[in-house]
Amino acid sequence: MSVVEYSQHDQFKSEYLSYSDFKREFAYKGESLYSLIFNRNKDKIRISKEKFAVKNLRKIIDATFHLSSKIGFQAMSLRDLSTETGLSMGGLYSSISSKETIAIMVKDVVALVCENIVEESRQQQDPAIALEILVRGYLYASTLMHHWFYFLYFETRSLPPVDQEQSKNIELTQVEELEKRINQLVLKKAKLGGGGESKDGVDVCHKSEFVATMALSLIQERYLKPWKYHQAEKTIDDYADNCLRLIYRAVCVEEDTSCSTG
Amino acid sequence: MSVVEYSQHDQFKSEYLSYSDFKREFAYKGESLYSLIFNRNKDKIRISKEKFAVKNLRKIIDATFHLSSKIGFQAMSLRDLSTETGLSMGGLYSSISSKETIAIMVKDVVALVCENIVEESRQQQDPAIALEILVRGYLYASTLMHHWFYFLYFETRSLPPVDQEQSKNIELTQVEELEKRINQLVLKKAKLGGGGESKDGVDVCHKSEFVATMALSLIQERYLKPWKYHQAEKTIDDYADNCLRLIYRAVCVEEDTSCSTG
DNA sequence: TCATAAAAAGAGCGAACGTTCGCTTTTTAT
DNA sequence: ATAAAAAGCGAACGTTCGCTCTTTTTATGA
Repeated sequence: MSVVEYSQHDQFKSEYLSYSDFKREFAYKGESLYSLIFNRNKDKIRISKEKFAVKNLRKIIDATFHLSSKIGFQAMSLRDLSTETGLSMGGLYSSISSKETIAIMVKDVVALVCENIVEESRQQQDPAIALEILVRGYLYASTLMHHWFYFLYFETRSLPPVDQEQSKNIELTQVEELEKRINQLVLKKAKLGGGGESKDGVDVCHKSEFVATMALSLIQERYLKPWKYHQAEKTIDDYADNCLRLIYRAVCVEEDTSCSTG
Repeated sequence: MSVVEYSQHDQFKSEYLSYSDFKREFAYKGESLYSLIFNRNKDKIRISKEKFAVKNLRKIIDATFHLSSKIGFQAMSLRDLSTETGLSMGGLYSSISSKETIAIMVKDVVALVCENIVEESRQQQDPAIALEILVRGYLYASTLMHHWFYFLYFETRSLPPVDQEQSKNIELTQVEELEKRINQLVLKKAKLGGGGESKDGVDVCHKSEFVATMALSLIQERYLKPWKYHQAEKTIDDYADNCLRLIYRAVCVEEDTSCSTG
């Protein structure tokens, strides 16, 4: 399964990673997103007809994002949710099996989206391209699914222990993958004998671990502060550019040269 | 009121900003911290003798951090809190006037600590020193009061609207202050005609706004991911160094030269 | 030492919680 | 058109919530 169709291009170009293209190819949106949720959670959903389930799941999840972004998931009662969705108490419980089911479904979707990005990145040999897929992929996906990522970050503690663990692993994998690719960039530079790596015998570059941490922080910053980026879609390409530029600067690798690899 | 005694030194030196020194001079710790909370919240506390109030407040706040870091503040019941503190329901309510009082008290302390750091920074003319006070101040303070900062970040939505607003303003002030100082650094460099600010007529430096955002993200990263930095105290000086170095690198200002100002 | 005041205790309150279940309405298939 | 199946409804359940209030215990000082 492919989030966007990077892999069919031999010569990777940045233009394929613009937000508008990513958005067009993104699979997890609209009807098909809730259809996917329905099919992955049939055992927890009493409704059997997809048509009805999809309609209700969309209502329920949207309302959950709306309410819990204001007061938190725990503080949101199912009566609040009933009012917001227009469904009765019984109606709610035909689409979910418990309140916490909602949070688990959100976690599953975010995990799936993130796994896809990592897969896409791993298919690339060139660390520069792989890194760009990771950074832009996370940024673009978390912009498109802003509420989902935001919810999971703040409501991880509302999940059962097992799911909490899985939620933390998503982030762990992200930062590990970033670090791996950044490290490859640095090693490549060292082989080519690029300048800037030492000064009085001291390495003036930042460690890959620190840079990866910084990168992920910047990515998360974007979806964690909704009041700051309410026009997020319009500026997300620039933001991604800035993130990548800063990563290269931090490890003392010139971005322009590093991208020109076969 | 002064967090650390920077201002009495004419010639500012980085060594005064080590974590161990900061820790020693830090006012908000131990008995005096809870004494401060008691005195600022007398109207909400039924107990009149400071001795008893301080003892209970410490128990209550510590237990709140412990419980709500696992399941969240909303999910933590006062009976949980009663068990964890060893106090009865009545005992709890002689030290607090409601559950949300606890969250408000935490917010007040964090706000106070942050205001102090900003004040310290504002007393400095040199933007390099002011910036260092901000970055190290936030990092060191949030390491010393890790649970407090962590709690406020995740439980802001559990606060009444007015306090929620104030909590957001803390962060807003932090990033504004950072941006102001970073911008001063860039302007100073431009005046001196320092190199690196253009390439084919294009500015290759990052905007102050972006760099300030990055800086705050890095600072918050530290206290938001406790599972990552359980040995935080031992490496916090290095982390602060890295943050500052990255800020300078991002705005294309050499750290070494920029600090040698009268 | 004992009177007095403060602190701690914990049973109890009404309200609100998540969840269930018998019933009604709508959709689907014949 | 009509019977069967599915979806939707909302009152009611038992539990737990935040909080109060009277009683008991502890600390204080003449």
